[in-house]
Amino acid sequence: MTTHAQPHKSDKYIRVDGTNFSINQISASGQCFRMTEQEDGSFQVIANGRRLRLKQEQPSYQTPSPYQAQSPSQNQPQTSGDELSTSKEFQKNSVILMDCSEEDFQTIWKSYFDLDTDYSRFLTSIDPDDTYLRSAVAYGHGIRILRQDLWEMIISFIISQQNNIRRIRKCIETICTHYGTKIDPTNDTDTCSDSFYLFPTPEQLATATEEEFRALGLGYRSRYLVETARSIVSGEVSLDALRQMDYPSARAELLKLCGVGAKVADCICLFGLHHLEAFPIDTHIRQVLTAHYPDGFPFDSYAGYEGVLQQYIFYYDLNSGH
DNA sequence: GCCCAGGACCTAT
DNA sequence: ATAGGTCATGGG
Repeated sequence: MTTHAQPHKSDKYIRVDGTNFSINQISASGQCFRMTEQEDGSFQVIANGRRLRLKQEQPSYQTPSPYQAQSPSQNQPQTSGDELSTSKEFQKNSVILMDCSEEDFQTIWKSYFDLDTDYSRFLTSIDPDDTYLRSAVAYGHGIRILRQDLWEMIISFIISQQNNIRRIRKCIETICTHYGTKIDPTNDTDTCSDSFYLFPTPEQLATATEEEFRALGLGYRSRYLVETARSIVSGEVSLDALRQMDYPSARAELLKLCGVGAKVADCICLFGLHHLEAFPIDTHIRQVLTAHYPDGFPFDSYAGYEGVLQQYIFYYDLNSGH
């Protein structure tokens, strides 16, 4: 029973314009943890109560053999050398293939991937004299801020603290398989219909004890998870209320949760509530700010989408080696 | 063995 | 208010 290896039938896929949209970059940008690259170079993401398979068609001159097994040097930038000119070519020619219906794309995934937002206006708004920011933005031009589930972001970024991305993914997958709903795809002629697990609901996660979490390797964050699940299930903090709040109110409300400090609250606001003005400052960002912006980062120049720039910077600092 | 990873909590001042 | 110590786990 082969689970992968065969190229998917192209008639199952819908085609989507990939302007300023790189699955590779989004997957490696540290904002989502359940988007994974497959052996054949395609990706899958589990979100919105289902699994989506997708892949990106590169311009033919860059990838001569599309189905050749690519070396899993996962964070290879699509642009080589200095980016500004080549990235434009890449944007124009890129197409995303998604294995969903046109209706699911319109009602679910279009919003999830934030395809209604024009990211070119972010890219072109950068101060020409800010060479660092220009390089960062050019390097990560395919990044978008996904519209992910609020509850999943709360738990994911509590786990993220003082942790590395590989282990964050592992921890999240562990709690999904232990507490989330198992989905067995009803076989629809696809060879890739292995089962998967949804992210656990607050009620599902609240059944766990701190000892169970510790036994699963979640470490000192186990208490935070128990306390936070309890706070949400009890209604002490309301997810629906959070969704109605503006950024300052939501941030203040999130700080009531155990294990949520300033940085994690900003990540939740940015990735779970799509408050693009949230600017999470972690160890990487802090180092960049002190090294490249000794007189302060020009927040006022980018009011309303500071968080988008933060994500370009984070990805650039994490993956470019600069 | 040490240091770091998308930090936050607890306690003492 | 703010500074320092502590917290699990895994990989380099």
